Amino acid sequence: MNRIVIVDGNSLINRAFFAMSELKTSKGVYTGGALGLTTMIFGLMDEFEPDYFCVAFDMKGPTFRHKTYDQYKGTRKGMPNELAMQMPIVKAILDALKIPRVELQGYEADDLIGTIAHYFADQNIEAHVITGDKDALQLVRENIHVHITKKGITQLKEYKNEDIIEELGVDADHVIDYKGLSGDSADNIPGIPSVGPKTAAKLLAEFGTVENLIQNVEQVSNKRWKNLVIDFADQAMLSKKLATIMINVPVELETDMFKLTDPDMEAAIHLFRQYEMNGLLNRLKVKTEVVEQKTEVERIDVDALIKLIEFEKAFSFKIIYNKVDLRHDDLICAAFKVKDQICIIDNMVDFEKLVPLFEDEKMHKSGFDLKNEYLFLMQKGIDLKGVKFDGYIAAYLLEPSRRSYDLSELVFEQATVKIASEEEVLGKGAKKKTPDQLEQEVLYQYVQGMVMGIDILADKFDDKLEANQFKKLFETVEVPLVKILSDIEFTGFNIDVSEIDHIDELLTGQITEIEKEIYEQAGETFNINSPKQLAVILFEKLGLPPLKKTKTGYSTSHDILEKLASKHAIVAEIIEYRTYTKLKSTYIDGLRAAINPVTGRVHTSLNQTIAVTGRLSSTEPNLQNIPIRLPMGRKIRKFFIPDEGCILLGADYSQIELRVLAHLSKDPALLEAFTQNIDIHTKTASQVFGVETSEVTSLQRSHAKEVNFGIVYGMGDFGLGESLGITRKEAKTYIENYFKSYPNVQGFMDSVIESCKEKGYVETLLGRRRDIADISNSNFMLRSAAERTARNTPIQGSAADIIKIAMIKVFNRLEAEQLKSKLILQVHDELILNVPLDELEQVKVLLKESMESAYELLVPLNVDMNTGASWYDAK
DNA sequence: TCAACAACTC
DNA sequence: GATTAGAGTTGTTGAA
Repeated sequence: MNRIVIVDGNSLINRAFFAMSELKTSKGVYTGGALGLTTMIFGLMDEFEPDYFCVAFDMKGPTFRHKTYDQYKGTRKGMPNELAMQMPIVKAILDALKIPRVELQGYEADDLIGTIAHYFADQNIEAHVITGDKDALQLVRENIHVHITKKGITQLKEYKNEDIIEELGVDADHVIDYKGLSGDSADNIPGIPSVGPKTAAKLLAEFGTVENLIQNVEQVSNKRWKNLVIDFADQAMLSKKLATIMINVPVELETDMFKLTDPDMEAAIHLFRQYEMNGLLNRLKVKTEVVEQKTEVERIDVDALIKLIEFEKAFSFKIIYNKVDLRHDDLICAAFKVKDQICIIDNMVDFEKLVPLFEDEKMHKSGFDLKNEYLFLMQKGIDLKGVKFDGYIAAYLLEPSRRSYDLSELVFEQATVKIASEEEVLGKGAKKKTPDQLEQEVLYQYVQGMVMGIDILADKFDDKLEANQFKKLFETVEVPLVKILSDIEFTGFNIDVSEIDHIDELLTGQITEIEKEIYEQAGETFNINSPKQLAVILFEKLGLPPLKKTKTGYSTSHDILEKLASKHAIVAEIIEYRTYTKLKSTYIDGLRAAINPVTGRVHTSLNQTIAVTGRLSSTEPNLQNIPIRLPMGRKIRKFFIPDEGCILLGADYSQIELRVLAHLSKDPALLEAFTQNIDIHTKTASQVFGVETSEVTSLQRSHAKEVNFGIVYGMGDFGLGESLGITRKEAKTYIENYFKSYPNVQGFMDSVIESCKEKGYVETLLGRRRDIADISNSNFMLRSAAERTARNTPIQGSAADIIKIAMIKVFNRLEAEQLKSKLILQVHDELILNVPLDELEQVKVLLKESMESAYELLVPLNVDMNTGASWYDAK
């Protein structure tokens, strides 16, 4: 027999919420109710294995019951705000899971449940009603089963007719009469005063219904009851009416509306991740019927593979290798897929046979995270060309805020196909294996699954890139960039180790000295690196005033210490200690550890899929945060040197973000300033402070600089005041003056937010997108943060777009002009090249031209260049 | 192993 | 009325 499960959504989410009212995501969004209800629904799926499903909700606004009796549910408090905010979440989850839900203006969930239950029961489909509200017991009949939650929401009890009789003393058909007499305080249904459950049951046992009781009231033997019934006859009738669940709500019903279908995995996974519901995430994967990876694909040998590729002119591939030192990495195995044929190669002899195909631009390649492949092939002297698709990059463009882009996960989301994941095959954490420790068949299945996954992604993502107009960005910027980032990583940055040793000695001596002085002044030794221990010394032992709290204690951050510096000499020592130990641990020890023993260079990894705005990020080591601001830290840059016979050439965009802002906002004053190449900070100072440009003091200029940056980041008067050490009121005037001077900037910012509210995302010059979910959130804090993100992302992201184009231009021209100069680093608005001395003049021209012509804005792009025998000198 | 804090960059 | 600067990486501490 077919089955439908009908859930009272409001009733259950309420119970779930009170059971887990404290549950929040890391961002502070309450999720207990949504999580509880969804968990319960998963449980119901398992328990009942229904063919149909329905979750009914109440709707805001009066129902016919309120019109009948204006005090109906009059004693109820509204839903707590923390729960109300979860309603959209739970509805989104249900929609993603393709679980039908209903709500109707003017009716309660109960009425929809009654109507739907009868509709199905009449068709001989077993209806199971799940609710926490015993009112629903009146629905019990043939084919309608009612299950009431008990103790929270973890257990259900089915009430059959005999159970109802036992508990209420009346059968299902007379529950409404029972309520009519005894009332219901929860819903503020009056009933007859003084008539409780026992009396009601007794009266109904004799008279059957409220109507019958009233008609035959003279036969009531108890005089008190008789008078009550006479006095409150109307009220009893009204109460019965209120307690009656409608079974004929005017809605169009069709059985198929409630049929369960496959969930939208992508949407569901996205939601569960967004709301940090990991249990549900795992459950979803387990519950979904997966298409197991075909193990019976045809495996062909290398010669057949070559013939096939030459015919099809396209293949997908994945190379697994042992990472040694970027110069002697070992092939473990590689899989190639053309149509439905797969070839697995595990020796370099066969592998070498493919070199002409790798290097042939006309042979189109697809892969996943191809930086990996480029780095291997470069070591073998193979120049990979003709890359058309990288699933890793495609996934990033489609969803740049994802935490990770695991191939098996993406494949599962896109096609519910299960391939072996890295974690399953290699494990994780300390016990993680290297691929060469795998048994051959496990390894082959793994790599074979990967190429199959790559083809699945190529198929699915291609349409999605097209649909979102990402094709151009993908093909002309992001995919070509993969090779360039690989090349930068492969080349590396030369390091002067003796210089590191020199600075190390200096620093280590200083640190020991400062340490001693700190201990002396504190009167004891302690761990200065521990904010907790430091706070005890400063705020308890030395009695300094704690100015700011953190989650776990008192703040000892730099700006707080600065404010305390005048109160005790130890504070300045601590600031100094922090500066030096930071340099030592991160930039001396950290950098030394990152030097490749074979090349003697550092090979930073420039990651293309980390930053949501489209910027690159740099790791192992991070070369994008090498000190520059303070003289001592700046010395670190002396470690970075050109190769023998070469010089470093650095080029940075001048004010690229503010120029982008000028372009996007079309603000006349900004446009004019940049077109005429006026110093923008001086110009802003003259506007904000109302003085002639020639009269602007250096303090005014530096304040104006803060204002300019602050605008880009969406800073408020509080933040600006804080950072300039001025009052909030003054800061407010600055900002107001700024917007008066550049009137279109305000309008632009407003229009970005408006369009974000409409579309749910913002975009950059090249159409790169970022979804911003909280832009319409009712939580002030979340919404404000979202607005700042929305304002900043088009600016930061467009600047990132521009320099990416510049990198491609530079790289291609260096190659076309057969120069030995190499791009070796990008730092957001700056490119660094290693240039043989005899190429310097040519490369300077090439670099400036390429960068300045990368993208045509309404204002010119200006590039400043410097050369030097170290990064320190190239300033 | 992970969160919190602090410090460095554009 | 709230809160308070966008995007990153790394190292250290201290609790689980």
